[in-house]
Amino acid sequence: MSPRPTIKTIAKETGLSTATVSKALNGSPQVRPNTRDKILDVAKKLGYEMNLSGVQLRTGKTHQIAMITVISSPHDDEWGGVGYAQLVYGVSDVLADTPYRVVQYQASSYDESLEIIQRIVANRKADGIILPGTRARDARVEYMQQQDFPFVTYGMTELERPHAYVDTHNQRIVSICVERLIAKGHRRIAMLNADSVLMYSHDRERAYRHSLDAAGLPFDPSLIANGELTPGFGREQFFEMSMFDDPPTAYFCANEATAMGVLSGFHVRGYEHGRDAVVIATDDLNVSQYFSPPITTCYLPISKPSQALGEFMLNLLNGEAPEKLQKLFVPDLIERSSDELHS
Amino acid sequence: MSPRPTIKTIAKETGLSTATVSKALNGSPQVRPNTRDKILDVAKKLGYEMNLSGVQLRTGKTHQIAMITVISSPHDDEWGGVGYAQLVYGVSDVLADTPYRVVQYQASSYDESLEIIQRIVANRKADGIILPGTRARDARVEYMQQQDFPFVTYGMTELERPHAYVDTHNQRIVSICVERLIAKGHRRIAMLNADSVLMYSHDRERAYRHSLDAAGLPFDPSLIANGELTPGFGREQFFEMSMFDDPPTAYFCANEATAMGVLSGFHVRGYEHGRDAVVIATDDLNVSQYFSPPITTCYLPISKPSQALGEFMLNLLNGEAPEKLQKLFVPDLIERSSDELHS
DNA sequence: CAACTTAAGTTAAACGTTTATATTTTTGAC
DNA sequence: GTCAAAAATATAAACGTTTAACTTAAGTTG
Repeated sequence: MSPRPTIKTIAKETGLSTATVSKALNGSPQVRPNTRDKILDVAKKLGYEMNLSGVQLRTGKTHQIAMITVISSPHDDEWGGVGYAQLVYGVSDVLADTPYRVVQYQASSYDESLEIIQRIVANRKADGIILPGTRARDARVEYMQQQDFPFVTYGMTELERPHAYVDTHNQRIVSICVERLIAKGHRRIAMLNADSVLMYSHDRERAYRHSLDAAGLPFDPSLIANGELTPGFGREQFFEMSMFDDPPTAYFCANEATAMGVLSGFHVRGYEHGRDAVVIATDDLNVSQYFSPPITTCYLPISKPSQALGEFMLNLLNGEAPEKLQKLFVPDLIERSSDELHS
Repeated sequence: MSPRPTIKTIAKETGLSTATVSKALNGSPQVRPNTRDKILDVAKKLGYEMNLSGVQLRTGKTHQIAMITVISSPHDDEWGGVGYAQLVYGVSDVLADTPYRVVQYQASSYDESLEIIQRIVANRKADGIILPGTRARDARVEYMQQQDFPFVTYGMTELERPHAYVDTHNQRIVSICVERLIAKGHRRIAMLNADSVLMYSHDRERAYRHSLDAAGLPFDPSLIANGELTPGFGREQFFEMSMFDDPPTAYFCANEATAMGVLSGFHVRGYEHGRDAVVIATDDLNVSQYFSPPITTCYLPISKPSQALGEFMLNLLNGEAPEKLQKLFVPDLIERSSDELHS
């Protein structure tokens, strides 16, 4: 087998110099259309594909997009709903027709993820970073801004300087769900929320309190639980809260996995959905329709924000301004039960 | 900010040549321990980190491990159980302390995945490939073998030439589950299985027939369904099979998502688990414990095979023989219901 | 101590690209 | 047909690394 062709091979074949070949392949206007076509023909004939390390060495472009995920090890094997794993699909789908590839970087803590990002940026190990799971004042975001490194977050921040992000419209979700529950007569609404350091968790709690205020309902902090959004978390929280003197009649869960845990708790304790309490949730997978019983959810297919992340990244690399690359997705409310308590 | 240090910087700082620096950093025995230490000291002091594209250009080593995933687009947003997404975690966990990174390659079909692999191999875009979802006579595997390219599959094949693989012990799983069901008195056992082109699906069907034979039970092809292992698939198959004149009393599902779909079907049709029929499944996430009701499963945490994939890949890159790198994981049976039909 | 071996370094070339600078060719005006 | 300007192409250096081939110094041997 012949060694893989380089621009040198093409140069030899066409009788031109490597410089001209390089320019032609990059669509430089300073090569005659005539010769450009000849070069492209030969390139195609030889099955030429550019050597990325050559390019990288010369230009610094790595053609890699780093995808950061923070995984707290103890829950390795627990289902965390969609998790961030599915996020990668949409991104690499969008990047498929480009020379860019998604590279996985894994951290076991926030601090470690900051270190990883610092190394990626300092050593130019990637051309851009995609960062899910933002905090309100996220040091990682601040660092990347300061270094003028291209990045898109999944989740907003409260930092002054704008940056590219994709997020779900958390306030909207919460007001839709909580106001629906209030309208159905619920007065004690539990909120099973993500770790409180996360921006979206914070956002949702604020919206939750706002909706209660607007309805003139008191806020009871014991009805809010923060934690890793697994089925186990949902079930435990249900076990606790259902023992209150004045237990909640509705459980608003931040994801489908937690909702499943609450329903599991219902089953264990002999609760009946719609009689003793109801569950409502956010769902990225539309999997709640298969719960027993199916529950009402705010549904946003994960592929949408995921693809937006990829598109925004490409835009950034094309030089677009980060502040123009911000998008909030509004999920659809999918009613599957009345969510009204009957006796 | 000073530009990032290279071996040249270190050479200048220590008064040695770049060649010596390079050798020292790579632990070559032809550099005196004394000078090696000096070089390493300076390297650490400068925060030196090798430039991978330089290495790659010179040696051809990309330090990238390609992870191939085939995603049939229509089911983008459906929960497919653990999917292959979680697989990446274990792999990149093992690779974290090495210079290797996991790069995502996505195909929308088997044929496309073959093309992608051919391009990766032909253009040396990665040092190794991890391929989940094997077929019995997998052309992709044959191609990589023929090209002597390092790879590990998740799933066995029926090819003559041995290769590195990790898999669950499918025959064992099936015999455990099916024989248990038979012992509990079930005679009509449905099997909701993956697409029949997949090796493990094939393996499981063979084991299923074997277990029936051994018990002297007849094989009824209409009790076997193949498809994408989503909740939707599980529910539809339940709807169909439950309408048979002689419907199954047990549903053996190839993953947790499908099992959930069947349970959802139970709920819709008013079936009661343990009275009208039972469900049993394979589960990588242990999520079945939160189903309503919790069901008996064969459980293998996905992190185990996932990490083995990463370790095998490293071994392969260290020159170990593929035929030594084969592992079958045997899941644990976790009993959560009697699985006996009561009336 | 001459002759040879070994050890520890150095030099220089190479990997595949891009790009500043230099050179050649073409074009257009007269 | 000449000449200058513009356009097209060529030359050569550089990116960071490794490694074959070479040099020099230090042992070793008889």
